Amino acid sequence: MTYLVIAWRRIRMRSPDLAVYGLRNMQPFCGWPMLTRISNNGSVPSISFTSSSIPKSSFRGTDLHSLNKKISHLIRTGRLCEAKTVFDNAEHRNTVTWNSMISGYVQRRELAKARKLFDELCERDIVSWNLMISGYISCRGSRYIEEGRNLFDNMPERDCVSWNTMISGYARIGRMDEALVLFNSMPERSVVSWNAMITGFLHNGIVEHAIEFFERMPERDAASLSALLSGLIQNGELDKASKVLTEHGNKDEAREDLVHAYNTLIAGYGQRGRVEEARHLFDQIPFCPDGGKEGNGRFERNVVSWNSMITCYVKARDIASARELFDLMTERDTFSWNIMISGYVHCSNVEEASKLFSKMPNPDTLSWNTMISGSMEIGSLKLANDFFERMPQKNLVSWNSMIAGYEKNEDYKGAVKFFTQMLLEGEKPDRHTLSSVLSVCTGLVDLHLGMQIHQLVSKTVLPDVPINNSLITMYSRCGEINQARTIFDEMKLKNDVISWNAMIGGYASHGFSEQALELFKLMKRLKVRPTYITFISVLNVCAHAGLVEEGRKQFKSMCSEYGIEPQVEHFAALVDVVCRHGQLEEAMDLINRMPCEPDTAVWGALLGACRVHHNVELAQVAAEALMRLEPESSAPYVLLYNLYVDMGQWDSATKLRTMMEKNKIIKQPGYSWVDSSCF
DNA sequence: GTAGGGTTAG
Repeated sequence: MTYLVIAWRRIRMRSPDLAVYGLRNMQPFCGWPMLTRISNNGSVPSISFTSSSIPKSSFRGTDLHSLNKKISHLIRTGRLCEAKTVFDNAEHRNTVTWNSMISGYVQRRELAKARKLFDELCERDIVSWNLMISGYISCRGSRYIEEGRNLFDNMPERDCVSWNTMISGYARIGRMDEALVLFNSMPERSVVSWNAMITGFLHNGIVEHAIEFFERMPERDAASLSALLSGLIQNGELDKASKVLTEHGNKDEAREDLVHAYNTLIAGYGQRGRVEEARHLFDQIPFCPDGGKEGNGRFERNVVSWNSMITCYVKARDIASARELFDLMTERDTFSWNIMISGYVHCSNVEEASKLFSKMPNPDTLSWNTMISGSMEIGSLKLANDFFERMPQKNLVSWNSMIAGYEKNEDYKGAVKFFTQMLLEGEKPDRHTLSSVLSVCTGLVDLHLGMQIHQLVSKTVLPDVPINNSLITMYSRCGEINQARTIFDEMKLKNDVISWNAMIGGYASHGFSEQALELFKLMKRLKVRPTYITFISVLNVCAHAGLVEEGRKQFKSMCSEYGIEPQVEHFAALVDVVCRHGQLEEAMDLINRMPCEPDTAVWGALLGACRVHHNVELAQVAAEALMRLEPESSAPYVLLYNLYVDMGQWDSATKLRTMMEKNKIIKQPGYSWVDSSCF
């Protein structure tokens, strides 16, 4: 696997930018074709270089308007490198040409490149300055905002956009005091300044100020009401949002945007599962089958209204109602199709999803990705592969879905294959990729690969809770329990039960009973609520450590204190606990009273204990049950035979051996609860 | 043809 990481490093060294954007944009780059050839197994789209097809002299003299139009079109369609080539080859440029290029880099967050152009540009206008400031603002760090502020303070003249950009910059990183100072000192405010303050307050949870500003603002535009409503909803103030809509929704000034506001609220109700109220709002919007085109200024349902309502039904798992609306729509967009397809993929009706997908006019990458994850959910790797191969444009989510799908379906080698291919094709893994690959390492019990991925994690992403959980699980499964504990101890946020389950489970499987129980106590003290998984580990620890009373106590506490319904795994552990204390009758009684069907672990625990405590009668019951559950397994025969031998019951032993031969049972080593040494 | 604030999905 070392070559995998080396490949990744090489890609990053050759072109850190292209490693991010990959083949999607097919930019010309000298190092790229070689890498593509390495990985070209037929699934990689062919590369077409457009740089050579652009005549160098195509933009001369007064044709600046066409040049600028061309560049902005290339940037809008994601072809930044092509735009740069056109820019470099142009004989004449004006400030708009430069600004467009700066804008392209700002949109991609490639600040160093944007700044280089900005510094090279002699005839800067106010837009150049505003663009560069917005570049720093969009990076949301305090270091960047200071640089943005520096430009703002030093620019020769400012317009309203400059002020608004700075205000929203402060608002986004929670520095509302500074936003307010700017707002109060700006010479002239626009409706955007007010809207920026309102969203700023709402992003920072200051609901009352947002409402106050909304009511105080001298004029409102299309965005004002929607900004307030969506912000209120994000703050969990759904009823307040509803009240605002009732109060302001009928005012003429907001009328043109009323659909927008209604749509926001419909989505808000949907998020909270309040489908009926959402439908009530939806029904209040006039429906004109011939109209509904956005921008006609009338208050009537548009495609987003339909999509939002369908989304509510999909979230509430009411696919029939969702489909009913979908079929009624006169004009659908990609979103409508995708949400309906994902609705079917989720109830797990991939067949119906496929039917819709095949009827869809222009499936986009998200549609293909939905079909991939749907196929994975029903365990069909072949179908997922088929979609993956056929899709015209793959993105990071496509790769992640394949890797996660292979991992979930326990085809770990397949997952590694896709991960390797992904790196070779220049797609940069994100935290989702790395988390899946760590689970792959756990599945393969491959510490070496796991450590390499850990290194990749350290270099590429800030480890979040799920990544740390995956690391803990990986290290503990690979036997490095101390390394797992180090990661656990270094986690600042310890409120996720999965982290605790991973660590306690790790201790449990390594037989560190004391540490497991200590951590379990600490977890409860920190008010992290244990789950049924926690109790499986805890009960197993009690069984292995022979802590009979503790085991009984924990089982009881799980049911009464935490209201967790015991599963067969808990009963298996409890039976084991009781058996280790030699109370076989009690164990048998427990098995008879179990609400679920006892499995091999339950009977295995009993049978193992029967041999230790020489209870032939119960051993026969347990062995028979095991033979029924797993007719091919030699384990119950072996154990029962050994017990007969221990007890000197030679006749029974011989009979059993004959039966075993008759049933063509072949002894297989490797059952942890079987001691076949004297067989 | 370039800059600032607002709805729906994984």
